[in-house]
Amino acid sequence: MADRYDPSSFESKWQKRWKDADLFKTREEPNRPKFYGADFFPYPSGAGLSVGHCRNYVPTDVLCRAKYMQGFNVLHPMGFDAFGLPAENEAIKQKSHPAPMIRKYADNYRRQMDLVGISYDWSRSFASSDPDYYKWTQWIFELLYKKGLAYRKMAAVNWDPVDKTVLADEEIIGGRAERSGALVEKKLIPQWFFKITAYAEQLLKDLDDLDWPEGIKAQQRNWIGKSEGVQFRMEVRFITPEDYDRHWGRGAEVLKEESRMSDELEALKAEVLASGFKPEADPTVAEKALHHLGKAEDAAFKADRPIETESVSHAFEAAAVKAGLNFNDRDRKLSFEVFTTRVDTLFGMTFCVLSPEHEIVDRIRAGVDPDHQKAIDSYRELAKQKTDAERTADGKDKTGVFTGAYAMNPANGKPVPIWIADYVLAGYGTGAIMAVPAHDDRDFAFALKFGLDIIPVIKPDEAYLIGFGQGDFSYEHALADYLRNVKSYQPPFVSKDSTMINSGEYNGMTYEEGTASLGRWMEGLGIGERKVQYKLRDWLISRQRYWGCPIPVIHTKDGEEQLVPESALPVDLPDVEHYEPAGDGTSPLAHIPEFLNTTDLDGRLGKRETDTMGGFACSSWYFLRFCDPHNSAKAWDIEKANYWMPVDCYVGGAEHAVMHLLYARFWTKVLHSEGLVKVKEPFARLQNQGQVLGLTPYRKPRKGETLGVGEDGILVSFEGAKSIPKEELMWRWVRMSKSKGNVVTPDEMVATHGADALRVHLLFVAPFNADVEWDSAGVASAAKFLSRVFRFVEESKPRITQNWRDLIEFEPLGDAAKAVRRATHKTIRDVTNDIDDFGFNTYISWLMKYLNALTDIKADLSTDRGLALAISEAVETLVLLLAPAAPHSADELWEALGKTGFTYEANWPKFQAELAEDEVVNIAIQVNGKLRDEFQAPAQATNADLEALALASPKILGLLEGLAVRKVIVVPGRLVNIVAN
RNA sequence: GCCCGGGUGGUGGAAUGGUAGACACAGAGGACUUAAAAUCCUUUGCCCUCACAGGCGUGCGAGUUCGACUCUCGCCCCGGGCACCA
Repeated sequence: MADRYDPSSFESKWQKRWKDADLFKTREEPNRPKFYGADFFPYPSGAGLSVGHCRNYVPTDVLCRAKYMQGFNVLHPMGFDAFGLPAENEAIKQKSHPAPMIRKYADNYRRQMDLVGISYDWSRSFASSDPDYYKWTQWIFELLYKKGLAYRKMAAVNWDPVDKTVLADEEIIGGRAERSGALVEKKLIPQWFFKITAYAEQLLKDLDDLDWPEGIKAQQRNWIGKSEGVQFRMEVRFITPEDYDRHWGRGAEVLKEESRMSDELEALKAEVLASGFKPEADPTVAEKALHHLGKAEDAAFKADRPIETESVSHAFEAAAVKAGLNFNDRDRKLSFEVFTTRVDTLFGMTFCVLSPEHEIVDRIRAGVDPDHQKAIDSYRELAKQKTDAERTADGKDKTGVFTGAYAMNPANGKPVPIWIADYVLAGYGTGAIMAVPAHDDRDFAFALKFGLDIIPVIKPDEAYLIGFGQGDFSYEHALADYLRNVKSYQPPFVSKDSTMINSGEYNGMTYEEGTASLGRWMEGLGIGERKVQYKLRDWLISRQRYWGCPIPVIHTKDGEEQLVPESALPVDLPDVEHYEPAGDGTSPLAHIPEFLNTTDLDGRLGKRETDTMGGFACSSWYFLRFCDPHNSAKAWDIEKANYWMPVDCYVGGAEHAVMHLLYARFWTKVLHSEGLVKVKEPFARLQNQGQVLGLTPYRKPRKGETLGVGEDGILVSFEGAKSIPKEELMWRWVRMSKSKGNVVTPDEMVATHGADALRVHLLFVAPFNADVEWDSAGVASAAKFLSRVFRFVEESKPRITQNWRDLIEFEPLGDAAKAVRRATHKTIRDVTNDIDDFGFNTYISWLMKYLNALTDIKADLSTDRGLALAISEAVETLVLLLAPAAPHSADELWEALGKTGFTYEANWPKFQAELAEDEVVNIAIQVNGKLRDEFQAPAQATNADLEALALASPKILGLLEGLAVRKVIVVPGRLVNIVAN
């Protein structure tokens, strides 16, 4: 064997032997625990793998190899996320068909993965575009459909004018399509959705138990966006601004309407009973109705406030509607609902806002004068023309118009003007808000711009108010300041550490008390209820594109939807020459008559659904297929899935924090509820690798040049950089990608330094989750380390005893031998822990340190038999501990040591705690916490011994002169701290 | 604005509240060599000093503690995510 690391002489040899021995074929042996390790399903790009991909695959490989050596059945699969936009776009550019192209790219990926020695079980591999696979994607679609979790509706969707398709919310960044960079437009077409919102609460709650990076969990929580609040009804009033000013304007007394209260109530009661309402028909509803009625009645008589009158009609109406009564439309007041998380600020509502798209706007429009109608029309027209991107691009500059109508604030019976403005989103909550400008930034900005009232109704606690009054601070001063300022320029006070003011009987309550009381009060009156809202929207899966999984639905003549029967699955994606997107919102499949025209279940002519599923559908269950990839009768065998699931360790980039990881969790939960898999969560543990950045040349922009998103220069080629003047050239660290021209491939690294050197470097260069600025010099230094291993093994070989294990217990060991065994077992312990903890950089450094210790031994091996045995153990241990990181080298060394088989099949070295224990330890002496001296002591020395030894140190005695020792702290095995003054 | 990460030598980075800088890279000096490469040895946080001994040091400022890179509070800076979500 060589005395240095010479990869070209053995790496491909071992790769061939592994393949011939079918070494990485998944074992399912009884008696072994299971370990499922997986990397994110990659899209095989034409650029091939970069060293950045390897930073994902190599560490997972280390973990899986170590787990196998440690006695696990290991499932370590790899497949290809082949369907989807990137593949289709690439194929269009190349004027080829995506299918053969993707096959070629996948083959190249596989070749590269083999080149760096990743231990995938290729017998389980597949691509999401294989009919054997997407048949079952369609099957799951049908399952979702049958459960009411897949549906089609007209929707204003995100339309990408470049890729000519609809995109999911998650695929849009700052109003632009993530992939094409085009400004996204709104378009109204029928679309397929998965009802992920039905699982919002579970998706949120189950995050707590996952061993995932906190950052990713936080992002998912944020995306799901749960907020708890109150939803309540506001009645519309058509009064003229003149009347409003007269009765409710600044300074005017609140109008009371108590006179009509009782009559109206009686009349309503009579009407409901006359229309055939029977309390016993539906006890729950009836009870509730009567409860509402009674409570409202009482409250109305007692409180002497107009609000109660309205509430009674609300309560009655709501109850009656719920009871299924035909309530006379004449009496139904025009009203809308708002959602708020700050019902404690209700008394501070000075206006309310509807989104321009709110359905009630038409009816409000009908009741106002022509001038206001015109204003409403032109504002809505404006809003319609604006894309989401433009709305956002306009930033915080608020726009809106007054509708001319008013709504009743249920708290004080005071009407407030109704505005429409696009800062209220149609898609969230009820699309309408109560506006409290004193305590909400957006309402505040809006009120300032349009001169609306600002009434503070909560005051900050004292801690917050300090900072207002400078000089002679007093609480009253500060509060006065705050109240003054909130009306002019100060940003509003929005904290929940507050006390209610200007709120009638609620004055003095905290946020919690006020929220609870007002919530109860509204529920009692039936005008509102406590409610939970989520930001999460349903998952849009339709794509008007060719290269995706067809949706297995037939539209009948009558406009009905039918599922394609399971026996007829898969609905094959037709093999055609032209598949470019049409650009008018229809799928290319709609222009292929042989595909489009079919017969429905009743034998009549029907048309196939022509949208395909977005790629994220395909990647939402592949980890289940890996458990049973060749099953032609079922998507998977339940027992097999239950054996392997969950994925014990899932590794990939943080860019999939919300999309893939949320969708896959959703599908798993649905499949769980169908009893198809026992786990509720697919990925028990998640790890995100850091990115690999390449040094990339840019130059300063010249006049008239526009910069790319997030860039501060114009990208130039490496060749071009040579001819650019130094002062114009800018070097930046940018994520490796084909388009940046900064990709370093594993191929070139393997060719120049070797696969194991590349692997070791990737592990060692930085913590697993940290970004790395790529420098190939590091690979050379990893190769140097491997050479030192080869040299050490080569030099030790003559002294090695094969059966050291049988002899070492009977051989008296000298200090040198004991030290070697100590190093060996400490290293076994630390390496094993670090691999489990994803501490791959320290894993390698322990091995380096271990090797340094072993090569430092000066003692004569030929005379010290115990040492020779300890070295025999050490050499073997070193090779085995190195094996997951540098498997080719390890097998080469293993063979050179006269061992048979592969290191992969050898047992992981066993840690023996008693051998790792130090006999002599270094003890530091501190005086008042400062290091002053140190000494050696036996490990078993008592605290009293250590204290005595420390106090006897001449240096310490000198330092303590003239001081009284107050206290001595002893940390066994570590230090003695003497407190003296 | 909000939510996550993170700030330690020239560089990448190590450190269960217990001797900061492990392990590397780069640098300096040396050995081997006709020479170079490769390899090996020594050295390397900063200041002061011939040296010994000191002093200062983990973004900044406080605090808790016998003792803080580590815990608490308040800031600053860098990276990422979300962003008019009521």
